[in-house]
Amino acid sequence: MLTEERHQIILEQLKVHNIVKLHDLIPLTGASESTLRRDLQDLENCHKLLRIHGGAQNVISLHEEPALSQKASIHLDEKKAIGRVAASQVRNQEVIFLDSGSTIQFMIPYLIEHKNLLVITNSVDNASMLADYDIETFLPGGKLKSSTKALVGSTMVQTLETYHFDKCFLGTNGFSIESGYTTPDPEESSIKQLAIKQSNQTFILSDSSKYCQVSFSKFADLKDATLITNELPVKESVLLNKETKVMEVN
Amino acid sequence: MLTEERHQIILEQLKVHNIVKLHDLIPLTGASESTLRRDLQDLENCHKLLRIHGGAQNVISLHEEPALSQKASIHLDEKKAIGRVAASQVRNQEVIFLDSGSTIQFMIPYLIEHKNLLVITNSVDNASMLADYDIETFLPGGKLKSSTKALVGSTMVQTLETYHFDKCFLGTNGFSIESGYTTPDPEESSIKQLAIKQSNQTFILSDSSKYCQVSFSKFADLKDATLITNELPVKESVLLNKETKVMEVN
DNA sequence: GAAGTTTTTTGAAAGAATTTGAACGATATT
DNA sequence: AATATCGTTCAAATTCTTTCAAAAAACTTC
Repeated sequence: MLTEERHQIILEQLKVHNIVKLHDLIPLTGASESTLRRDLQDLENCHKLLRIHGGAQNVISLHEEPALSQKASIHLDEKKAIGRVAASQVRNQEVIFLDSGSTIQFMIPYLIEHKNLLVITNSVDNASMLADYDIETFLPGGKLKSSTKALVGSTMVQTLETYHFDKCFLGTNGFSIESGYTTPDPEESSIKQLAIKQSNQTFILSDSSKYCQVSFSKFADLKDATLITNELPVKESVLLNKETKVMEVN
Repeated sequence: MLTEERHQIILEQLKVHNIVKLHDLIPLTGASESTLRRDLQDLENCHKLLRIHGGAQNVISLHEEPALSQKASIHLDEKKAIGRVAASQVRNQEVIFLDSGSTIQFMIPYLIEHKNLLVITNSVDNASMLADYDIETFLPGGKLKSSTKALVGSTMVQTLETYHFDKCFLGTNGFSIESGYTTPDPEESSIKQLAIKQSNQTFILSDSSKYCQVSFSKFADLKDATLITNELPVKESVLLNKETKVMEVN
């Protein structure tokens, strides 16, 4: 059995069981304990799995989103800068859609500079913050998704279809040249797609850590939106620029 | 069984039951008492749960205290007691409407005991808390009122007209024999009226400090609802009882 | 193409580190 | 006071890392 074959078996087991014991791999591969330990180490080095005592664990499945609180605390300064630039794209009297997502939230403090704004959002957290800043806000109805505190579902879709936005601002869980913009939850994905359709202009906010990340459900091509992000690796930036509008934040 | 597997089982049980007894975990995992104690300790150290005597509990108490502003914290124990009694009126599988208002919020922690609940609320703050407790929640659309973070307006009215609730739980700014239940904002008042109309049963939660307070807009007569409150002055209580159902909380 | 050499991969062994279950006194609950 | 639960300690069992030599593969040289 080749090394590659064993690696494949291990990853396959992980896909199915989320956790795999080292001793269970011995009969499955016919290899010795030592060899399998080395395999696990190799796979951990390229972030394909996480070793735990007695075996290995999936690094994080595509469907599982990290909890909002953990996600929110990292990349704080970048997000503030991105939020400031995004807010600067808004004009007085406009109607804008704000997606759920921690990065979007950083726009809100900068929005008070604009007068007579009307904000539509599907995020309960955003709504609460918008109320604190006394910005006129409307929530379309929907089912509350507890993990992200976003509203989703058919009611939301039906409502959005009757609206039209000057601009919409969306978050993303990943973007890449091949796969475009992606997010784990198909339901949230279709809300994003609809928001884009109903908007004159689309902005997607993302810190550069999301680059080359691919999640389950694609909601837009790179060319469909203006990406607002902090600096990307130089050569990648060139590549991206052929496909889409990018605003880099310093 | 690996440590990580046990941890997953424990957290899964907590998601479902919100409380888990240590002894129930022994057959579920096949591990010894000692091992499970260590597991609970580990999980508590990374804030995944809260240990309690005999087992563990979901960690969510964070939101209970700080969400409330100055005046909200005065009658804290009363409100908790009122919330507990109100929640005890709910049955499994019911559809209930929760109003905005700080007293209502105290119901939410006690709602986790009920299974397959569907909660409709017009309060963004309630929604956020309900999501934390992983209770199925639906928000009708509406304009966000920044002072109370409640949703109001014609969209809300239209949506509510198509719903029907087993029970609704409302807050009030004042109640008296002559004027019934009153609140300052006519828009919120009409939402409350509609919620009552669409419900089989109406409960109004109020600490006794609201007695004899009269606000601008009346939304119900005393006889239209069951009042859940802490103890009233005795003679008043007698008077009230002729008009309406009162549940006193001690 | 064969024999020899180097490199890589493999399995086994030894000692270190971790995990586990049981015991026991301390603490909390009734 | 009686019962149940808790934290601590300790020895046994399991797993991990490191090391080393044998086997396999790749590469040289003739």
